[in-house]
Amino acid sequence: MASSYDTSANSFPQNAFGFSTHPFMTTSFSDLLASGTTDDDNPSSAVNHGKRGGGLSLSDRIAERTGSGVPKFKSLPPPSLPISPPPVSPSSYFAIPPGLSPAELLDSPVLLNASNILPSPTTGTFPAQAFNWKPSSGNNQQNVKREDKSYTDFSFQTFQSSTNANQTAQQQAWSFKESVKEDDFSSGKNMVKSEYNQMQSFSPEIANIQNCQSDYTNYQHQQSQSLRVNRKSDDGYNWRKYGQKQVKGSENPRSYYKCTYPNCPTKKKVERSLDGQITEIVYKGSHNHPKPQSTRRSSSSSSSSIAIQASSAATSEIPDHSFISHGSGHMDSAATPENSSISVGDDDFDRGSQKSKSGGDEFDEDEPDAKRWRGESETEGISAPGSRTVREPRVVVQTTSDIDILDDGYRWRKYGQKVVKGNPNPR
DNA sequence: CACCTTTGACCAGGT
DNA sequence: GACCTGGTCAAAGGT
Repeated sequence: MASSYDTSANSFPQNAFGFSTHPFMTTSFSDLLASGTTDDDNPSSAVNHGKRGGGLSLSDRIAERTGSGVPKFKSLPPPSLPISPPPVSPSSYFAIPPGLSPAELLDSPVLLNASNILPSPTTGTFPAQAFNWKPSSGNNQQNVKREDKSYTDFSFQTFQSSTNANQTAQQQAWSFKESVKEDDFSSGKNMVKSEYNQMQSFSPEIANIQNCQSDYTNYQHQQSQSLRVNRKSDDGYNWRKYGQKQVKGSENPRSYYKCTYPNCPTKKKVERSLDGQITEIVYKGSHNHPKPQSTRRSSSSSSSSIAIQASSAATSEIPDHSFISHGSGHMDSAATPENSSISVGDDDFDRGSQKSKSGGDEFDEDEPDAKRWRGESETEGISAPGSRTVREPRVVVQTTSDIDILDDGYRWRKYGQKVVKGNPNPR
């Protein structure tokens, strides 16, 4: 496992971890996010796209529309996440690098509108926390106001955001955990570490981290112990597997789960590699009930996180979104090229209140589109055989909205139209 | 006994 | 309209 992820072996010469390691980082985060429709599966190419024709980035467009710099990301993460927060989070080892602009990240569709005070579906971080959590980053918090975009810094930030999530973000936390629970934690551990090491090789700021390396090792050990005890943990909800399929184009079997809570429409798909590692998780819908307080799966969840999750779920301000987590290690969600697809619900930002009215019950069962969850993840490229190397996790917001998302910075090709039974509107 | 997983069949959307 | 594919169902078996 770890060997397949050898950072020195360049099966992905430029970007085994998305663009976090890309030596030629010349684009802004927003631009990267906006650039990735056609090449979502190709981190390198996504990176290389760079700015498109000098147009506004997605985040810029969002800012224009919403009147704020922060997209109104109405989606919620899967309301529950298996959190076994390490006494020492890996995120605490990393300082926000100088030159990192929080506004840049907040502009990203992967982060929530601060007004929602909801964890990002991708990073799981609360906006305020995402950049202020770090006690040792005081200097950096000042520095982040600079708009000086060091792309080395940016690439570092990519990694950092993922590690933040392990600390504060439920979504990210569960993804991280999900990714490693089936296997030995060593897989995830190694991945985090390998990426960490890789970062060291090019990011000057990483030097600050080195002082914490021993603590980091402790963290890994603690994480390992935690996961051994809580192997079954996932997001704290109870799931029942109702199907498994072999999906074409991927050798990984896909499992289908339903939340066992009565009338809860939430489902998830989990795709695992042959070695048991989770390569993709897709949530469909969201829970219309609080997270079970005491389940065998969430024994180590942090109580504070549970409270947040439960309230989030209970308020039903939950759009019909799903989340995809890719990869099998930690969440590197905020900045991977693949994550650009998160912005799929651009228009939804403006419709958040609308959809919220229908509550969490407005789910796939009632939607003709629900039959397929697809569209959210053209991920064969990632999980395809031969690319089995552990990749950076991916979180994608899936929307089942029928609205056209044409002004989201992506290009869409209509490939068919059909009248669907039970739906007066042609699809 | 309750709950979960497995697995082949079935259904419906997409091409 | 046939075929392919993904998603779901449900019986059987396991824990």
